[in-house]
Amino acid sequence: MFLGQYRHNLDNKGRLTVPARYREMLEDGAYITQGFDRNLMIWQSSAFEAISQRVGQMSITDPASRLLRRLIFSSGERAEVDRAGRILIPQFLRQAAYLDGEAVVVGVGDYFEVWSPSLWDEQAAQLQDTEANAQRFIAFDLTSG
Amino acid sequence: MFLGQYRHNLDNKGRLTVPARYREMLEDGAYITQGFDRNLMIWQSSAFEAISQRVGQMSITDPASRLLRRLIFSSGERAEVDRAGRILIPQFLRQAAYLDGEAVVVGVGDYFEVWSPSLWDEQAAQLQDTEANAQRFIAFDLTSG
DNA sequence: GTGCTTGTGGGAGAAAGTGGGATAAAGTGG
DNA sequence: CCACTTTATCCCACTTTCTCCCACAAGCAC
Repeated sequence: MFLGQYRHNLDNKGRLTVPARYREMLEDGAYITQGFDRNLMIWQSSAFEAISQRVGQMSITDPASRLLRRLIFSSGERAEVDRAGRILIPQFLRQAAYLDGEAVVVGVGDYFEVWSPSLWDEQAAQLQDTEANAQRFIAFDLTSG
Repeated sequence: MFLGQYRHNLDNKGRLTVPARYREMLEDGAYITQGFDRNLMIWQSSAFEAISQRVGQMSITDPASRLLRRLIFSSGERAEVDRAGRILIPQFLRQAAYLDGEAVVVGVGDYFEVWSPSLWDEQAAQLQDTEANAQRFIAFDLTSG
């Protein structure tokens, strides 16, 4: 499970150091996709392949499923962790998430996210807003049982 | 699996460089067809043969399926990857997808698409619409579990 | 301090993308 | 059937980008 947050540099070749605690889970390689909030999502192979299989089974004659295909696959890239524990993030994905120089790495369970520091700060501010959160989460039925 | 996006030149002979990561999958040759969105679709031989078989089984008495047949087969071309990793795109297909000078190559899983840059930009803008994406995902219930 | 892990940077060689010339094949008209 | 034009194929060469590898600094444990 991916937990915690880290602030790492992105060097000028576009490489991001994966937190040491995450590396074991990426031994079989990883997939990078664009996230929904101007960020990136990084998946272990098995998790991404499960999603891609479901999308791949959709009919190509349906316009909506063609869009979904493009959303998932065109923003996706396979990546391997190099000997120094880094993954290379392609330029088009760096652009999509406004990454330059440094990045915030955030564990969110099944996958982890990569944010530009300024966009993450906005996000973090939202998370600190106790009042608003109380309202947002009210609908979720969250028990430990 | 075809992933990611690339911007490549189309030289004045109509040749398109296939992204290096895709080449291995096209070793047995490829099929090019006109897409459904003013683009081109490029298939691995085995995938196209599966599609063509399914289209071939459709009733010839149904007008819509006759149209689909014509679209798939009349626009279909077989292509081989040359030693420099390129495929030749016939002129009528270049026209059909408004290709001239440069092209955007987009991986969508089982096949990849070729777009004119301006039409792809429109498409990409749609894909960046966070609100709409949330709706699309809800409709398909695409959780990783 | 010493030894290890983690995060970071850069250089050399290999591969990718691009362009063009020469030869072969296909289509057109007399 | 032959000449001619056009299109396609093959091959080589160049430039840029990427990938692999090594090296170093900082932090932590012992």
